[in-house]
Amino acid sequence: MTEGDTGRRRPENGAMLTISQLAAYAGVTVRAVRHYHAKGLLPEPERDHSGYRRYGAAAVVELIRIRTLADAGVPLSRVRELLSAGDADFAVAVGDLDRRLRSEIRELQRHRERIARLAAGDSLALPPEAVAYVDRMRELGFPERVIEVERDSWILIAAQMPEAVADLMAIKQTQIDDEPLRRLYLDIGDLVDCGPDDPRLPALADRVAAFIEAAAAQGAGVEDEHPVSPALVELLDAAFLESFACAGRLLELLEERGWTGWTDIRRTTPAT
Amino acid sequence: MTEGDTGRRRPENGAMLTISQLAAYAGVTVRAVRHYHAKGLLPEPERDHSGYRRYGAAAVVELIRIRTLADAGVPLSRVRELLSAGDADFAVAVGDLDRRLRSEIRELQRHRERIARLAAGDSLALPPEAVAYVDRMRELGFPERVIEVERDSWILIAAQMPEAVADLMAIKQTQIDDEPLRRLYLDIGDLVDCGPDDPRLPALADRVAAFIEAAAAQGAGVEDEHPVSPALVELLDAAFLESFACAGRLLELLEERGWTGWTDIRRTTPAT
DNA sequence: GCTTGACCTTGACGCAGCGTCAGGGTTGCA
DNA sequence: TGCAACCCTGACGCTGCGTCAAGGTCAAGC
Repeated sequence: MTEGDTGRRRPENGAMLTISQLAAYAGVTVRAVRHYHAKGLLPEPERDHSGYRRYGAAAVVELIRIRTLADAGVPLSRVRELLSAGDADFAVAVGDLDRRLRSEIRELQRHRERIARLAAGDSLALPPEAVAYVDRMRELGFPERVIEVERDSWILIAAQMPEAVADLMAIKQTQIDDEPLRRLYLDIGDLVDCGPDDPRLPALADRVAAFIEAAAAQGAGVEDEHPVSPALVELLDAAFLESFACAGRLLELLEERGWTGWTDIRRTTPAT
Repeated sequence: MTEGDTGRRRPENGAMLTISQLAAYAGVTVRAVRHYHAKGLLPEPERDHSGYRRYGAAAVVELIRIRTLADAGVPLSRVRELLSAGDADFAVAVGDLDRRLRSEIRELQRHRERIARLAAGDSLALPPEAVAYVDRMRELGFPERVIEVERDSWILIAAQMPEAVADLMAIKQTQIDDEPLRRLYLDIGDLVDCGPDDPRLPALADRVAAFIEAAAAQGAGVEDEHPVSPALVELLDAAFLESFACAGRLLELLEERGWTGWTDIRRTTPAT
């Protein structure tokens, strides 16, 4: 009523935009526009006689502003506040966002490093020392199944006590490079496919018992600097038992000889 | 049946893990474990007599593998394939992932840059030249409302033809620093709050017409190197009309004087 | 006047990776 | 025997839209 009303370019009719024109001007999809309406970021405009939304030029500007923030990685929930924020609040929010982005970038860079290590490693979730160890086992001719079980065990250990892996690995390395002990390990490894009634088991149990006995005499009182939690010991024992059909029988035989457990083998009747 | 069955550590019973124990060993949440079951990443284990899931040690290893990949940013949908992939496929997939991560990182870095520019700029979505221009308008004493409209216009222009903004801005800068033209602009700016019946309008229309006339005589045949699309012209005119109550009337008066349009003003009766 | 194709409308599901109730049953310890 | 701490399934929530589905509208050509 207060405006001139004969020009052909008045926004009331001719120049009003449809939603797809609006979207095109701002470089977004129609769906996004409706989404912003639903989220309350962009006010719903008037509708024309058939219910179509009709936008003025101001809506284009608003929409571009929204997109600019969204393209900058601002979550839509924050776009709302930012659009109506004063300079000071805006600066604070921007600082916030920048911190968030920096930490996300760092996160992704960590991901890249992990990916790179996955590509290098023998298998998943295995620290490099352990990779070296299983490679050594392969050189020494251990059966593949045994190597897998060993590898899995180290995955479990690495998950529970990552800082101890390097030291424990070093011990293992010396053990496996020690001639008689290696032979014992290899013979244990040969039990891969034996059943619980395998005739080799008793003799093997004898050898293991003798060895442990000797080691106990020698290293008596030597406390491990990396105590393995009972839970992990149980888990590793379980892994051993699951993996080899004859493992249960072997432990029984060892128990007859006064030893219990496997990962952390101990005397059944503790001697002072 | 084929295994020894008197030991206390057999996995069938005692050593079987509940879901929360499994989760704890692998360092994930119970919910995540169930999610992996639902996604088919981790096989559903046997249930005990009361329907509880019971896991063996092998499940811990599998779960750790899944987490390792997931922690490296591998989408769960790809984890499935990767877990069962051979070395070659695995290497390819890892290469893929690394590329994806790199591009995501670049994306976020672009976000950071944009955020930084937002913090610096006069307002959202405004290129630096335009910021300088509106600052100059402020110095010259243009009313704040007029500056806002001008700024919004440049937001629209920058969105449609970003590469042309610098050149167009340069033209505008020289115009606004030209004494008589600046005075005209300032007087137009004073119409901010006038109604369509404002008595100053006819005189202003005369001045605008005279100026355009002179400019047309001088710059006849000078083709713009950055043609502004008709759609954008219309949009900018609409923005002008929306923003000032008397804009429609001013255009009418101009039309009486033989000119039509505003952003891209032209003769109504094209003179050869 | 009728068809056709390009728009417009609302409503609803889907996506990733779980977090987080809700509403139950189980177990183990005091 | 009671209580806390587990376990179960089912379902919604979050982010930012993409993508049907099932219809109404508009402009153009016949």
